[in-house]
Amino acid sequence: MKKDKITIYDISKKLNISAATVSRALNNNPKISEKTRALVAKTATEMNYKQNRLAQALKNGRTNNVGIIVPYINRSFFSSIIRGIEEELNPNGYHVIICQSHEEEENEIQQLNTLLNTQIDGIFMSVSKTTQTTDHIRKALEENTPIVFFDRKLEFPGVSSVVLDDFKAGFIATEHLINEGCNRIAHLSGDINLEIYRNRFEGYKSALKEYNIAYDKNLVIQTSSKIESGIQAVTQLWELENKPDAIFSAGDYAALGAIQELKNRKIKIPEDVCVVGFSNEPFTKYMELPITSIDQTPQMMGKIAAQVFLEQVKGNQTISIEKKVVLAPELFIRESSNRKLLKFK
Amino acid sequence: MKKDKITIYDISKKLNISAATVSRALNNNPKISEKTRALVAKTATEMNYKQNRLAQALKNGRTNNVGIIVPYINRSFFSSIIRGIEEELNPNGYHVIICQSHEEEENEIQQLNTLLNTQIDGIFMSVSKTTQTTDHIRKALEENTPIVFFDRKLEFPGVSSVVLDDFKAGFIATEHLINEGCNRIAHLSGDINLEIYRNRFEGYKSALKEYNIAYDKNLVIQTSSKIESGIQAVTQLWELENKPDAIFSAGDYAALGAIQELKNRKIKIPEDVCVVGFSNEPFTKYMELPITSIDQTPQMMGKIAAQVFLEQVKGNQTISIEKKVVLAPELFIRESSNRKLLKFK
DNA sequence: ATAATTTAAGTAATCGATTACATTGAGTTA
DNA sequence: TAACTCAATGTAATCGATTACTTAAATTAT
Repeated sequence: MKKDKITIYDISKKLNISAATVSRALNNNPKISEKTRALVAKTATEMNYKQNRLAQALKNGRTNNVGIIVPYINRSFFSSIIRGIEEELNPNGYHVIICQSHEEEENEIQQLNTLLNTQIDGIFMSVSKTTQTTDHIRKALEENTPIVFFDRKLEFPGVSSVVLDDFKAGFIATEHLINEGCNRIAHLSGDINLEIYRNRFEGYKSALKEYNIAYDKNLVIQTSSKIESGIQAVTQLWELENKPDAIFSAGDYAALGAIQELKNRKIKIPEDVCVVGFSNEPFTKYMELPITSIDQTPQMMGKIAAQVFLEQVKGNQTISIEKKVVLAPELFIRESSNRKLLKFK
Repeated sequence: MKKDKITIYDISKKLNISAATVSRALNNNPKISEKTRALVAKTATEMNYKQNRLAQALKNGRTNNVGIIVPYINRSFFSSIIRGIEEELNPNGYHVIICQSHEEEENEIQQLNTLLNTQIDGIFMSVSKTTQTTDHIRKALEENTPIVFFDRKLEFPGVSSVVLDDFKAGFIATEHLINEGCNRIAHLSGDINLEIYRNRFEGYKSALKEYNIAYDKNLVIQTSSKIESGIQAVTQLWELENKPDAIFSAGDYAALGAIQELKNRKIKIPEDVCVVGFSNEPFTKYMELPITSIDQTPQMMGKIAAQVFLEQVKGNQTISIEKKVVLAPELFIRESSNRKLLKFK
């Protein structure tokens, strides 16, 4: 059995005052005399009183818990975002409940419903790759539960989001390759149904155009974020007459697979082919041949998402603030695409 | 404003019965007639009734939330454990609240207190490296909050734990190096205040003894789980008269640093020196020179920790069951220590 | 000195679900 | 038919904190 917890009634009995007074004193209500407030505060500490957050939550309808839905928590990108959210919300008294969708729409719907039922004060989410419908999200919004999207967003009036400027990321990655002297740049795209991958692709095309390089659709291959997928892409690309001299992958794992296959074929990196990945996964910089990659500043993304949420709940509830934050990508140039470095060796 | 939520009173009003009856019907209380039960169930669905878990939790003292305290969530090892716990608990209606200690005792204490105050039903934790005192844990136990330790445990009567057999891990890692023909095996130890690192170290010594290799304390260097630490260790080791021909690191990051420094010194791996790491971090297998490592089956660890917890809360609360689970480590042999492989090349 | 106002605190309802105890009425037994 | 069961449901207290509304006492104003 749980040890008997101290309640405001215990304090009120001990001091011969009403529970209401105790409650008010603890909440620094100005109607309470300084003397009583101090006495209650002292007694509360002495008796080791701890406010029952359940009762409080039941009364005022706020739990100080928020939910986060991510595809997977053990991906560096997502766990860093979670860490960012947590570090911003914890000092504000919020706790974070984490759920995984495993990239399955069905799980996402179920997790969202459970969260709503658990009475969270808000939801942070990155939409699953397979999500086609939006009824579950509409339902959350109808219940007036604030949602903040990060990385993978959906468009709803009044709903805030924090995303990366994927277009720009695609642009600077491609531009960097062009600057390295490449002009047959292949693109390993992600699932084109997702906005983020579409934007990276568009950024790529835009850079080509800007530098007057003809766009060749044979150089674009849709991949999943898996190593095998990168291996297969290279296999396919190297069947072309006119082979690529660079690869810009929309994901680090596919980039890694591509590099493995290129090495397999004794193709030199970066001399023959330059490679750029996406996400700046920890492994990219640990490789013997460190991989150039786009950093999405995930921890910052989480931090900002949390700030947007706090702004929203602290402000006037009847006004809905929609805030679209777009973070700038950062290109980490490493050996897999750095030909200049070679000259110094 | 939140949309008005449907309560059992709304249902009771609609059906002209008491709220008690509605509650009982929804809970499948046998005292309720089948007819009423069915009617209530039907009406509840129609009205889109959702049980208020806060009210329920306040009444019966259980929230169906558990807390997890880990040093960092964005470490593959810990996030995989969390995933394991989650996947086991979610189907049982539990939700998981995650906190990070950042390896600071002070944070650990604070997080634990906040969790207790949040009325969680149990706590899963891996003790921070810097934790010296145990008052906070004793306090949780006094409040009868079940605790399950994983990986890094503390000894308390009645408290369960799920850990790796680190002694065995140290033993098989070292034995493997001996089998590869090494006999001056260095050990990059972790913080020796932590049981896990002591055990890995003991396993190492035990293997040396078993194979009649003299233990040389100059070959043991205490490192932190950082790359730089591994670089520094190699620098120090290579100042020795009699240099090592193998390195068993108690962490993958130190192993990675060691490998970087060895390559820097043009020392061949595994020909001249074999390297084994610990944790099987994702990057170990993606390297150009994949690193041999000990897998701690973290997801399994989380799964089992969750099972232990469920057993405990489902059983008779007045009996405390203490369960010590020790998982077997698995050695993934890769190129960094596989000399046999060379012959086939 | 008395009325008006302010201050400090108390009373009781409320949040939503659960449950010990009470009640009703149909059916059973002697 | 009176006494008794028992199934089905109702009443009201409870979990702990908050707060609208009241009240008592102290202070100020007239």
